[in-house]
Amino acid sequence: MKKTKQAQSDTETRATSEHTQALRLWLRMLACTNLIEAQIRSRLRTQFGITLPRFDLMSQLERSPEGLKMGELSKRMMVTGGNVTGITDQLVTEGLVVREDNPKDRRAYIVKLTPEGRKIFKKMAESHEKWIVELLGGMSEKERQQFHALLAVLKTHAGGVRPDQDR
Amino acid sequence: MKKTKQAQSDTETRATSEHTQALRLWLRMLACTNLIEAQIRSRLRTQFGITLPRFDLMSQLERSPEGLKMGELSKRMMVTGGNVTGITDQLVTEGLVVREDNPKDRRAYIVKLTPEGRKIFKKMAESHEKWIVELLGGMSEKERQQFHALLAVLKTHAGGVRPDQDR
DNA sequence: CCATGATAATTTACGATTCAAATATTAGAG
DNA sequence: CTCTAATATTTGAATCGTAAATTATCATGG
Repeated sequence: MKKTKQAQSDTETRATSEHTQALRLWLRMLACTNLIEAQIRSRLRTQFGITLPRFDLMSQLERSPEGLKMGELSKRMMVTGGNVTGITDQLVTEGLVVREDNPKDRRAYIVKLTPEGRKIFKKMAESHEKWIVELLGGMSEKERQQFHALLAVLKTHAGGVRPDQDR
Repeated sequence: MKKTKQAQSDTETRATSEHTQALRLWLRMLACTNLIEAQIRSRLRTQFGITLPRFDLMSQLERSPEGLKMGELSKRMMVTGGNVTGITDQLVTEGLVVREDNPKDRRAYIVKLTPEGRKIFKKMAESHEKWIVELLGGMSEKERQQFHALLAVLKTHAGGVRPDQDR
């Protein structure tokens, strides 16, 4: 694929170094994400007594004031339907969201934020955004733009790789 | 903090756009990581019948042939001690790792790969590395280097942010 | 109308994860 | 030596997450 001048760098060696480079890159990316995510989880818990998945679900609903079906939440949150059922149950118990019957299709509910849920979410979202700005604050504007562009490349490619099956 | 020439871009507006930029960046990063991680989990499960956490634990042990204490595993894997206990239990049941008594400190164990565990791990690691190369293959060599450097900046900063406590 | 297949959500069983509390051992001050 | 504090691990309860099976409803061809 690529030309190389060094005598040592035959296909074999190059492949290996490419491999460890990609692997290290992935491990670093994973570490960064986990680091930030752990901070967010911890702060949501100590300051608002909420978990990240519940916050995420509310966040989806806030963007869709007309409400969402369980299956739509599942797709958007990239988790299974069973999981959404559980998280929704708890938010309903806490009075932050409601399941409304859907007259068009009695198999499906419409899940919506309650007024209380919307009010509380707005407060949390404000803090959440500050935390993100703080945690990503080590990068300059330009670096963040570069980063965003690189992630777009990654997302497009990785998202296109077929699920499994192949060896 | 930064000067701006546009009349519209007062502090308020700029702050807001910086905020949503950082937020979008974070959401994209999270989505990418989850996408790749889900692929790896799925493939480890279908092709080797193992979970990602178990693979990770074995991976740590493979890098430390002399074995590791539970607490060291916990630190390196960035998970709680209780979690390590559970994952180790299962790997012990499967005969892939052993808990050895530590004569120096009877509170602590030394966890090691068994010969069988090491053999199996090597096979899995080989495939794992291929998958990573495949999934990150959308980026050029240069892009991967840039990405790695940007992650270093992020890791340093985010790792330095104090845990919680502050408003 | 009705049989069949697709779709929406839930349930069940299990693994992973966290936090907080409990247990066991070590280390150090007096 | 003994009390106390620190360290290493485990346990238990709660949440999150997946996959597979189940239930209820819809939609369509005959």
